[in-house]
Amino acid sequence: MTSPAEGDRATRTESAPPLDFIRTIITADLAAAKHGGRVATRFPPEPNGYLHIGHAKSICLNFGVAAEYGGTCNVRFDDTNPTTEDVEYVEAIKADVRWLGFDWDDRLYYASDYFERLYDFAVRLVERGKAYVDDLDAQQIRTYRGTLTAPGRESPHRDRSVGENLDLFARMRAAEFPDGAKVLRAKIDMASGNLNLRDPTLYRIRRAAHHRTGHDWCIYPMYDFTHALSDSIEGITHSLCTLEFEDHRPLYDWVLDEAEAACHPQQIEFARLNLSYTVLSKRKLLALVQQEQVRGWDDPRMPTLVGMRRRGYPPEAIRTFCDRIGMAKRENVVDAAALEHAVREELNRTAPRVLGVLRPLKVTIENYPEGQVEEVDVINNPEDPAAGTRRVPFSRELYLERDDFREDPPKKFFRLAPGREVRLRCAYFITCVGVVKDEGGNVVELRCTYDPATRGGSAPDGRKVKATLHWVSAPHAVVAEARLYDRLFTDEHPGEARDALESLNPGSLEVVDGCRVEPSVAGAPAGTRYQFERLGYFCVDPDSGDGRLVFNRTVSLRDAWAKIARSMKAGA
RNA sequence: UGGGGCGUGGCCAAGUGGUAAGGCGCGGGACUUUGGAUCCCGUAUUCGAAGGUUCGAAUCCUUCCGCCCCAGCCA
Repeated sequence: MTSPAEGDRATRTESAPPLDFIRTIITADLAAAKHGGRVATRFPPEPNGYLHIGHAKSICLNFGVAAEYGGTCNVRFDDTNPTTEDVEYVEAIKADVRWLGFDWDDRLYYASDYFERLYDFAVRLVERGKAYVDDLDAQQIRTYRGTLTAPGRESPHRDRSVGENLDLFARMRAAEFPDGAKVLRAKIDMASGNLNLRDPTLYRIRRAAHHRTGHDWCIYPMYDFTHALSDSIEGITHSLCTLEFEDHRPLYDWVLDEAEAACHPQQIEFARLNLSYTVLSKRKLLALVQQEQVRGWDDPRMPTLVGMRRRGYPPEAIRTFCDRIGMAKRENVVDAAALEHAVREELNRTAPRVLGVLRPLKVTIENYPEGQVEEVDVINNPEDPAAGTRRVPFSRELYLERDDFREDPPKKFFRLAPGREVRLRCAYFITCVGVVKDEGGNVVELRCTYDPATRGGSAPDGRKVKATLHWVSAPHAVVAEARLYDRLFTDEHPGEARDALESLNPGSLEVVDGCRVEPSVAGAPAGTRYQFERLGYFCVDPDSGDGRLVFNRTVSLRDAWAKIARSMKAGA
């Protein structure tokens, strides 16, 4: 016999990837008509920092699941700690989720909107004898809690009467006690092997301005209490969170049961994302910013979504990446190359090609008429014939990439060298006939000849060249600055190090001035993405403007020659 | 002799008793007006280890080993 779930799954096997363990559970729940056949998820960030690629995994999961099962996904700010949170972050988070490509419609919520209802739930717990007001201070509570291996001790205030607790809790709310003087605690089990169940704190007194409720409250609910009930209030069916909350699940369930909540969502935990050569802890990212190791949260080297956006990563690529890394409970460190692959894949499809030279080497075409300018047709995107061609000026004076010339070419170096003929992309074949050097012996200019019969880049006589180079007409070139990025850390697992900042890569940013780019890029707005042919993908940085052009290198192209050169060096 | 999780190739990850998907990476080749892209081919006799059950085990049982998380009035 085949259950509906199995049947449904069988129909997907050909096209769809296998279900991960979360989707397997949800599929089964749906088949069993659990939660009334509904699927409702939520993305619940605390507005105390910027979103990073790890959050993207969660966003893609929650919104993805909702979309796949015809359900809904809320965005809910878990804003119960006024001292760390700020509107700056809520706005940034909303912008990031939108940028990633997800839409919460009108399903935007704040835990702080539930403060009154949460308070009522707390009162209910007190009335049922399941919560009490404790006078112990933080230090004492820690002592009473016991240790990982030793049971805790009950607070001397644990057996106050319901009436006294009700009175005390009301007076906590009424600001009759100083900060820290009292807390509301759940009455569970001080001997539990799970420390989360040793009478966890539910409410603390904190006189602080909340970014949304101002000074309306001086008591604030804790995460475990708030999160479970917020999920319930919103009718969430599957509450997806990371592994470190596994130990909290019994408390999550306890709160919903004891508060007699009408809706009891199912918490499911998955492994958080780790990326090689990068750090994804809010604390460490904050340290990078504060110590000015980077230019800010949106520094293109940061794994934050604002950083990746500025770097030029397309949101589609991040979504593809999140889909591809899978979803499991196993501790993992995903290779940063997998992210870069997704970025290249997307950009290869979509980024218009452009000719630009990072480190210009002047070239004079001796047999090209002085003062003559012609426009050659250059392909905009070979992956997309519909993108057509554009006209790019060609003249007697050009710039080529310094790396594309070697006076003494090693074997397997196919590019320009004295006496050698190469193709200029979509233009002409040229042959190097002379090398001009300065007093120091440095090559400062190349003298070349061109073959007028090769216009467009192919020879009527059928002769071949082994290299095609990118070029820019010197008098027409636009000057630009390029910022080349490398991994921020040299350690593959900086997140595990005692001091991650110890392995910061000193070469993570290289600024190249005086780049020359074809004139069509002039005036491109910030965020515009291009492929500089043979070099990589570049994105106009917001520092551009007023005649200044700054490009971020999003990611380089794969470079077979670099690989050969490296292995030759290693072999030698 | 605290509690909760997790161990499949270099990195992710399917698989849940019928003889190891896929992706990234890596190596090789074809093609090429980007040494890009694309396309082929190769990349685990074995699933943390050892026993056991079975015609048959990554999947079931037993024992052992390793790794991660938890002692905020943070989330």
